[in-house]
Amino acid sequence: MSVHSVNHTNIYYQGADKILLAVDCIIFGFDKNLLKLLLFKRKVEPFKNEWSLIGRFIREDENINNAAEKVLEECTGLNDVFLEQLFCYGDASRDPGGRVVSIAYYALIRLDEQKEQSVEDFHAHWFDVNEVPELILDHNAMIEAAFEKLKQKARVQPIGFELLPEKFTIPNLQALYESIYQVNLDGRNFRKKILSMGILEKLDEKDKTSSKKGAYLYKFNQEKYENLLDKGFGFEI
Amino acid sequence: MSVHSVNHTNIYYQGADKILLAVDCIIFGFDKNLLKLLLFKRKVEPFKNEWSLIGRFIREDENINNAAEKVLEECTGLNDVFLEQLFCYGDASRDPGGRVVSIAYYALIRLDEQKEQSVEDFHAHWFDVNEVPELILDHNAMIEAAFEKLKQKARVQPIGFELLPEKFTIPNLQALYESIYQVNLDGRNFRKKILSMGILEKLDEKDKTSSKKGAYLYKFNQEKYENLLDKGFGFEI
DNA sequence: TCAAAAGTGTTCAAGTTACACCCATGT
DNA sequence: ACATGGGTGTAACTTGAACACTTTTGA
Repeated sequence: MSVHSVNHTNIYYQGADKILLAVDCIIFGFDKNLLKLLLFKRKVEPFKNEWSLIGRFIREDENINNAAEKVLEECTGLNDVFLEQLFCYGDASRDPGGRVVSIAYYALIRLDEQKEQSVEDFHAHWFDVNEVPELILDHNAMIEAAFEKLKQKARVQPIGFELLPEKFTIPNLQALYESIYQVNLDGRNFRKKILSMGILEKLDEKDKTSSKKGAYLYKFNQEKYENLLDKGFGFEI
Repeated sequence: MSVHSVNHTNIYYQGADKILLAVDCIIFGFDKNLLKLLLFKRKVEPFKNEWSLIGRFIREDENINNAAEKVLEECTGLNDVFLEQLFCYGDASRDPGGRVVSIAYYALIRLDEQKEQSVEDFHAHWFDVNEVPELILDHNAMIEAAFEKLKQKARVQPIGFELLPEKFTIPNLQALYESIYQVNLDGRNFRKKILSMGILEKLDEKDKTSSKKGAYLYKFNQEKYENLLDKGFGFEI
């Protein structure tokens, strides 16, 4: 990997310890009204073939955010998706394979856009968020933290839409929030609240995959949302 | 510094780049009803003698949290204070002195407990949060992020008390929240709300430093707070 | 006696929660 | 014709916001 390194002079900071730095990605998806996580069979020792998050070491010349974006793109084929730093895990003994500090990122992706191919290449599998297997190192803790963060953030920012296809029904959206908050919501109140914000655009199209009557499809309208933000509106659900 | 290094074998991860890792601490205090930040004159090149956060490199054998605790203790004489990881800054070019990834921590300390001595030894100064000078590297951005986080977190967790002396008055507490949220609050509503939570203990003692009449002192009651948490109570202000 | 901060209740508007029935349609 | 999920309104309650005067006491 070090063939990529820029030769930083480091004339000032000689003598300080250098440490292996990694990124690990917690990847959320939403499918068949269930919240999912993408996990991988680890390809290297130690812990080869055990379930784990996907990640790799950061190169010396690489922004940490770019490293996370590249990891995500390599394993899902997607770029330009929601990806945010979560937390930095740095206990000296967290990895018996060596002293590695890991920066965890979490991503929200649209499962319908994802390339099946990439998932298979990486021996990956989508797990229900409530059926995550035992993972290597502190990866289960990372997932816990990411899920907590998602719960908090989804309440005050319209990031739920990052997990849905461009067109979705109100019952889809409700099921998404139910699986994020792990509660049941009242259909009438939910609909009233989300529609009253004025950030959804109703289409003249119905989705009949889950009922005979069919449910109207909606789109999230980013411009309307940003206009409202400017006027001091605060998303909350 | 590397005299402290454990000789990690790293038999698995050879070939990956190693990177300098640092911690930087954003230290909040509250004095004379103003929210303050502790800043330092940098002692090393590059940027020697410019204002900066306090920080140092992480050693190979050191938990990142411990490193932050030690930095805080060295410069304030305090341990066992509120200290939490904020964010990891890792653009490849953020520091012209070398490739350094920095993990920012923010701390809330009680100014009345702080040892004056330590502050002077470190050429430190307490700045009003609205009068922060230009700092080196991305330290101004770190402070912005920490202040944002404080605003969010103070709303839903009783961390404000970490900034106040053990005994404080309701007007003190109100002034603290006013300087965190940067707004004026209604005295009656504030008092009503905070007292109705049942987490403050009224003492038979008055503080007369800021008025002739004097204001009753209160203490935060951690046990009551935890009992309420168990019952599903949510702090919010 | 007066200046300066501490302390105290009520009203109104807005938002949240709870709750039950009809609709449309494919089988 | 019936089973299935989609869609609709109202009333009770809770919460947050606005607002003015009295109390205490050191100087």
